[in-house]
Amino acid sequence: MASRNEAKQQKEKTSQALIESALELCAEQGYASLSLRSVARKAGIAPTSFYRHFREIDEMGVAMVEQAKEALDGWLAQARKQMAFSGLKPGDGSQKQLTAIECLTRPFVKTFADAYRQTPRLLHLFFQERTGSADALRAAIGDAISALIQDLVEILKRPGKGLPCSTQTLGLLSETMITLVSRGVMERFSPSGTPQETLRAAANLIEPVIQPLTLLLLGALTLEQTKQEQE
Amino acid sequence: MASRNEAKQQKEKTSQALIESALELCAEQGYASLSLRSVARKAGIAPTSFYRHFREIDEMGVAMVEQAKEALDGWLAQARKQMAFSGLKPGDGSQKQLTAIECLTRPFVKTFADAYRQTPRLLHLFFQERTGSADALRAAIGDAISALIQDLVEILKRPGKGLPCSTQTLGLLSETMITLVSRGVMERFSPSGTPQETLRAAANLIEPVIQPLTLLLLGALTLEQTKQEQE
DNA sequence: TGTACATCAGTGAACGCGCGTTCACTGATGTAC
DNA sequence: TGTACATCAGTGAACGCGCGTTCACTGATGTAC
Repeated sequence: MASRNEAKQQKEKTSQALIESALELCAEQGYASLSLRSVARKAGIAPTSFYRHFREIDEMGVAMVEQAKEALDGWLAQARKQMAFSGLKPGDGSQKQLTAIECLTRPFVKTFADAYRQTPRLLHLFFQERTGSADALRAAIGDAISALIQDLVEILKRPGKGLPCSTQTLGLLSETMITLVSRGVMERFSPSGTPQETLRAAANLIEPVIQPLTLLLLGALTLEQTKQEQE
Repeated sequence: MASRNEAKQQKEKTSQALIESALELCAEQGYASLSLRSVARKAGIAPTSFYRHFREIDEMGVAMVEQAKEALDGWLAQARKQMAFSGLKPGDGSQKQLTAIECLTRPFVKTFADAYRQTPRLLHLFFQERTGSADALRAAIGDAISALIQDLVEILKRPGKGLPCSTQTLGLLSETMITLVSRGVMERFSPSGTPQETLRAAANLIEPVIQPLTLLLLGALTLEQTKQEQE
């Protein structure tokens, strides 16, 4: 029975080797150029052995998307712990608003950069294929992003820590916030990036992504105040 | 001599047929899956004839990017005519600010939707391959986007019609505005879209894209006021 | 404890196919004189 | 006007290659009795 488990673990190890080989090849040539044979070759197994793990290349692709989803869930779990918008009294100056906004945006972007540092190629694949040509992947990614946006809405809704905006506005904000952080990653991804280049890319991502997020949230707050004035 | 020109026109026609065939195939399977033979086949010429027009597939790709660039230049030329931020007096209510912002965002997004309606597949290719794996394309697209952002900064700088923000902020705004409109396109693109589906997609793009742009610009104005208060 | 059978990750040979590229050729058109 | 030559878009045969997939096989491990 113990050996049975060992066998299963061995299989899992090979599957993961296939996925990691595929990630390397994706970074170089893109997902659409993956071939079953090249992935197997890089993983050190015979082409035919690929079929012991996945029925076709896109099944592996979907498995990769699932791993990306896990990484992103971990990201939001971390972000949730750190993001907190300390409420404002009406009449608080704009400077106070900016400080309060930064307590949301900075942890949000910082923890995202942490996640990117850990699995850069996985996240690049995830966002690149969001609008790619592989139907199965696009569908899986679309579902995952919808879930992420919903999770982010819940974070921004938390009483005492969230933003004083309508649910509808929070949905718009969440979607745009995800768009802007993912854009930050795509812009800086280097296909041949060494680990230390990736570290630098992740660090360099933070401030430039915080800036548009700040304007976005400041705009949302200003709009909310306008609504209240009208009432 | 007349016939000489006719011959050149004929060649140009075939080149364009290759590009249009390639655009169809791109929409279905993505740029990375293009093959010289499939493009030639769809255009109705022999595979070897492809070489009379382009040295390799990526040279055609770069030509496609150049056409996309022309379409986008046309877009900003139109947008420039219509965008105008009617200046605000200090103390003007937020509602007036929103109205003024809309005079920038609506023409900006509306003319973009017009451009998308005319060449949806070209623009989808342009933004998809912005972070794709073909080096030559990524480089050409990167240059084109930098130029677009600069053009947009100039539009937003125009005295009497632009935004009262620092050049640095205008750069950030321009970049983010391009990111958000392109995201709108990528989200709604349908590979197999009939012409009328494309019309609907272009129309459906306008309001949802205006919303985040509004928050962004409102945030920028609010920030600018904060700076002035501090002086 | 020993023996017969089942499971299953990994293998290597073989297949037919579409690919990029080369080559020498055709035939229409333009140019020189 | 006529004749010889140049240009060049388009062609079809041929090449070697990597691909996805099938098949029957191996050998290690687990299970039944």
